[in-house]
Amino acid sequence: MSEARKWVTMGDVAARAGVGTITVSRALRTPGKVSQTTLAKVQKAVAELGYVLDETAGALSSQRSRIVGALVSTLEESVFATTLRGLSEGLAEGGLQLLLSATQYDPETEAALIPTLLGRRPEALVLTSDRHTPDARALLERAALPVLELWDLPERPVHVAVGFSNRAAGSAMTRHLIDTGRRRIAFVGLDRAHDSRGHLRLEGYRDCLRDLSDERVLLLPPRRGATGPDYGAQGLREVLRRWPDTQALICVSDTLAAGAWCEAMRAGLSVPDRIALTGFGDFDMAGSSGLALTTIRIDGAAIGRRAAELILSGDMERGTRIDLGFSLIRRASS
Amino acid sequence: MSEARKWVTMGDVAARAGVGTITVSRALRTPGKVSQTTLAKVQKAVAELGYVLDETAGALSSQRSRIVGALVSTLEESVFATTLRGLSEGLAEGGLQLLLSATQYDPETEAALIPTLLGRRPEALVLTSDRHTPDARALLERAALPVLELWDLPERPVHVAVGFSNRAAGSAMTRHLIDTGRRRIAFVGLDRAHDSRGHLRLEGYRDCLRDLSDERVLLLPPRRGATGPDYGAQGLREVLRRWPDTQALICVSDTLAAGAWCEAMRAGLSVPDRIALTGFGDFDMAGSSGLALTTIRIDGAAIGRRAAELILSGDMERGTRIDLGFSLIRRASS
DNA sequence: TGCAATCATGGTATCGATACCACCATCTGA
DNA sequence: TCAGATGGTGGTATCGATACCATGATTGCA
Repeated sequence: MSEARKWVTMGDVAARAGVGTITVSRALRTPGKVSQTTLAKVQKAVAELGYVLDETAGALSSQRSRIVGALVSTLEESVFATTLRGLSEGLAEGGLQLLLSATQYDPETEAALIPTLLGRRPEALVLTSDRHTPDARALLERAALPVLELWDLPERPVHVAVGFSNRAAGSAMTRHLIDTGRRRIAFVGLDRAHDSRGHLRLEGYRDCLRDLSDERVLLLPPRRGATGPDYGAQGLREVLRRWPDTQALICVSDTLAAGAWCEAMRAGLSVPDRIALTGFGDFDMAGSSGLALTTIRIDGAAIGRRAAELILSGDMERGTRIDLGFSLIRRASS
Repeated sequence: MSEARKWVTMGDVAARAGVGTITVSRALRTPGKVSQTTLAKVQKAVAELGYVLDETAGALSSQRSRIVGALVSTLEESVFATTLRGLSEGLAEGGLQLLLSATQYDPETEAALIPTLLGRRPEALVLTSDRHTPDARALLERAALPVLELWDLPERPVHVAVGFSNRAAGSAMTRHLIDTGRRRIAFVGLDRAHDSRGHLRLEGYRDCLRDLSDERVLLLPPRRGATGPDYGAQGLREVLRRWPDTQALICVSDTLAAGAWCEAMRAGLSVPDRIALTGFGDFDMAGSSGLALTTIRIDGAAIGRRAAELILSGDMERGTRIDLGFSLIRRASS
């Protein structure tokens, strides 16, 4: 691979087509502005040379990078993947590309990645991470681009937020269990310092339980190499050990709920008669062909598409928070 | 958001620090090449102005974009996510960023996306998609960059391939079932025209079964909105209807196997006594806290890291195929 | 002490495209 | 017939950084 071939330039194409470089540029960017005959000549030369327009140079001279930076918490949970699909498809219609990085749920990593994204002079920055260090926040506020925070509705967004209320979702689930006659309801989550979303769902649970019943909250310390189902299984065991008469278990995510569900099967506990289980996210396995899990569904693709629309229209009032809501899907597990 | 703030330039920083622009460039790129005092002055000015180096301009003048393009089949299956993490972490050490697009398993989409990636003049292109149109292949072969194909070992790679043999994996799983006494073994997959991987696993199954037993292959037509578990559940039902005495079912992926597993539970069929189930991918739910599924594990992160190493070292012989293998994880489902 | 080597720094050309302005040919309408 | 509008095309400056070469200051060693 060391044969250092060179990239063809617009000048090469222009020479071959017998026109000026600017005409080549127009033929490729705004084909309507050149005559049919020149357009054909240019296209022929482009095809023969295998030319691909150099966006790097284009970005510099036009001062438009046609790039949108995205910083997600992780790629390994499917929740963000649908958002990215919606976002990326929406942006593609406007000729924008996604430059992607993952923070692994660490605000320090996020703070380190933001400058690397800004270095590409993106036209907007999309974040699905929920917490920023003071430095990062300052950098975002000074930067000359729109910042969109997704999957959450922070009190004080940097610019614009598109998401839903995790707290309301936590309440809605708790309310559902109360409405179906449960009173001794536990909550299991992870004790991750920077996972504000899980904590917000917990707050929702607390809001709803107030005065009705006692709290049964279990926050598990993260362990290296452990997966969602591991925590879920462990969570169910510990909850039933500490509060044996628990009737329902709200899990902070579907993967935890799935682990709890499997653990219940193994222990011979009937779901939902002995214990009801709920999750969050409506992942594939939660469907009726799978575990039939009661859960909260977020339309991740819609969040992404909405963000793309906002970016393309440029219509962003500072401080806007767009609530796309959620839906509670009741299935056999409750 | 319409307050059109301007980006700070290196010239602004240089003026503020009282040095030349080139010195600012050196202070940021190769801090060892400037004196302590100027370095401090520059860093102070950078901090005060909130300057972020413009990589767009840098790419043009240095003829190094510091970008690697990646084209994955989908972001919505966790298998590629770990590869992307390994790749992105590895590249970050060399100061390279990932520009990502998803083909949605469609070679036409891939062909359309390749030029948009090449437009950024990436230093390498990574593909996890397995099939290219003739046009796309021609473009890749002419382009002046290394092309890495991941997750597979094509007969004739464009340049370099890093992956494993899906065919061998299909054989290994079939062999495992035979070795544990099963003879009437079925295979269920999806009838997706462009999913060469699934077909390769099926070939492996056929290789191994030859002469020993009859083939029981079910390829389900894709339906809009259907999920892996849906196909798995349907697959188990149809297989048992057509071949009631089937002893083991090899599913083309874990999500299918999970659906089959749940369907077996619902139908009261004991796994593995009445029917053994196997998957592919070792996703979270396959672990012992979850479904305890016998499956094939691929070290996706290792594939990504290896690709990153190759890119950073530049040490790529044309035609190289690197086989990172797989491991068969036996769990309770077989 | 003197000369070469090294270090720190700056000036200027350059990367490959696009913006802006200028130009020419053709067309329109009085 | 000619002024003015229009459509198609090209020349040149420019975007913001880095490469290359040149310069002056400092150091090392005989």
